[in-house]
Amino acid sequence: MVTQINGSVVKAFDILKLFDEDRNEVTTTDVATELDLNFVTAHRFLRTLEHVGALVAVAKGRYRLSYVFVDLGDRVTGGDLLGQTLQPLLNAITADLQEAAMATVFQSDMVVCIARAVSRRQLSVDIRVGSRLEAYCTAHGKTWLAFMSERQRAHYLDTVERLRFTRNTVVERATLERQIAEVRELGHAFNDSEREDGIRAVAVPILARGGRMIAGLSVFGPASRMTDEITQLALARLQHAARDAGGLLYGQIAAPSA
Amino acid sequence: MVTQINGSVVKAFDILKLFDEDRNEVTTTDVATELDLNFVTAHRFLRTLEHVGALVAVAKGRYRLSYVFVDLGDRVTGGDLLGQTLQPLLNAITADLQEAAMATVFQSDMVVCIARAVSRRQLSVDIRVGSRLEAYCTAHGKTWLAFMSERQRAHYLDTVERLRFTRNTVVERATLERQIAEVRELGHAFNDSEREDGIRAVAVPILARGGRMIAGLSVFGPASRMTDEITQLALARLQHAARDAGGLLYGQIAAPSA
DNA sequence: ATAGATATTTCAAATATAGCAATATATATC
DNA sequence: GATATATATTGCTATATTTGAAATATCTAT
Repeated sequence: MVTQINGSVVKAFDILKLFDEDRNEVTTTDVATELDLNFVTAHRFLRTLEHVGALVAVAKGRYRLSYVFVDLGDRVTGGDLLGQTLQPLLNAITADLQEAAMATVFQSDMVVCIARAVSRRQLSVDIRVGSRLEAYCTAHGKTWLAFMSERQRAHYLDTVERLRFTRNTVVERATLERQIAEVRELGHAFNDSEREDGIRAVAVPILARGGRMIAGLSVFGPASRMTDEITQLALARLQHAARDAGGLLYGQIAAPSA
Repeated sequence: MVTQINGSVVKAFDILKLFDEDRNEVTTTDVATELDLNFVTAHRFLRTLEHVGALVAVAKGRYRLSYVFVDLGDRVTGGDLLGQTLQPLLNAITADLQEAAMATVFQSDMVVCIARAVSRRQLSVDIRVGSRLEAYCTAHGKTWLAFMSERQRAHYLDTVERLRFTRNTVVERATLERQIAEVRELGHAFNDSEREDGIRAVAVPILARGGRMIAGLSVFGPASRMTDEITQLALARLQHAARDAGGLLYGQIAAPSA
C-alpha cells in the first residue's frame, strides 16, 4: 500500500483546478455539482480556501483566485530554477549530438540565454548565459514570436529595427509573419544563416499547461555539420527534452502535452 | 459559531507558505519542526501536495513548488482582473478630488494604462485604456523604474531614447537615477510638466506581498489646479487606495503592508 | 559492515469531517 | 410589501478519515 493521501487537500485542489482561462469565478453551486460534493461540504471548502488566502469572495457564494498565486508563481520563476532544470537536458543533447544546445527566455523584446551546453570540439561558441539575441532573425526568436500573444508580437514587429545581418536575413514584415505562422503550425523553427553566416539552428518551445511559452530550446552549429539529417535528429531530441522539461517542472503525474 | 474550517487544508497551505524568496526547497524535517507536526503527518502532507501537483520532489524528502503555481498565477493576471478591480478605486478618487486618476502596468518598456477615471469637467483628457507612455518622464514611469529589478532598470536606461518633451524633461541619466532612488525611498513620484507642459501628476505603486510592483496609481491634472495642497491630498488618497487594492486582490484576512 | 538518520508502511485510537436538518438570508415575482 | 424559492449558514452527531506509535525499509556517513 502506498502513502496515505489526504482527501481534504485533494478536494481543495480539485476546486482550484476548476478555474481556467475562460472561468475566473466559481460558485458554491458550481463546486457542489461539478465535484459531486454536498452543498454544505462545498461551502465549507470554499470558506476554508478563503480563510487560507487562496480565494477571494467577490459576492456571497462566488469566489475568484487570490493574488497569492501570483506570489507563489513568482517564487517558482524567481531565481534560476528554469536554467538549472534545463541544464541537464541540454547536456544530454550535446553529449548525444556533439553540437551546442541552448535554452532561452524572452525579456524586453530580446531572446536571452539562460543555459547552454557546448561540446568539446566547439571551443569558440560565442553564446553564454545572459547573451541577448534579436528575435526576428533567430530560430529561438521565431519560436517566441510564434507563441506569444498577437498583441505583443504586433508591438514587437512595429518597433524592432530589422537589420540585415546576412544575405539570408528576412526583414520584410509580410514574409516574417508568414514564417512565424508556419512555426506556430509546425511547433518548431529553423534558422539558416540569418543572424550569422554559416550557422544553422533548430528550436522548439517549452509550453506551460496554460499555453504560455516558458522557454525555448535549440541546437545550433556550423552548416557544414548541421546537415538536414542531423537537424531532424536534433529536432526529435529537442521535442523529447521539452516533454521531459514538463515532467521536471510540474512533476510526473500528468504527461505534458506539446 | 462560524463556518467550520478544514484543518487539513489549512496545514497544506501552511506548508506552501514556508516557501519564500530565500527558500525554494523544503524538507519533511523542516515541515515537521517549523509547523510543529509529527514527522509522519508532515510526510503525508508533502506526498499529498506532490500528488495534487502542487509540489515536485527534487530528492527523497525534499520538495519545491511546482510550475502549476505559474499557471494559477497566470489565471489571476490574465483577463482584466486588475483593471476591473482598480476601476472603482479610481472612480472614488476622482469623485472626491475632481481630477483624473489612472492605473497602469509596465509592458515592453512602456507604461500602459489599464483603467482611468475622468471627472465631468475634464472633457478632453487624452489618456484612455491602452494608451502607452514613456517611463523616464512620467510619475507612473518613475514609480515603475523605482520598483523594478536593478537589471531591468539598467537595461531600460541603456536603451531608451530620452527625448526632451518640455523644458522640464529630465534626460541626464545621473539625474534620473537620483530621482528614481528618491522615489523608491519616498514610495511615490511626482511629475511637473516633464511629459506635457502644464500637467502635474502624483503616482504610487501597488506592491505584491512578494515585493514586486503590480500596478501604479496616479492622479493628474493641470498645474493650475494641481496645487501643492491638492497634490498632497491626492497622494494620501492614492496611498489609501493602494492599501484597499491589496485587500481586494488578496482578500481581507491580512492587511497588506505598503 | 555498522550506526545513525530519514522515509515509508501498518494498525488502531482519536478526532475532525461530512451531511442531515433546521434556520437565516437573498432574490424573484406578484 | 408579501410570498415563494433559492442559496447560505449553523448545530449536531455518526462515522470516515486522520494522526501518531511502532515496526520496517532505505539511505548516508564512517
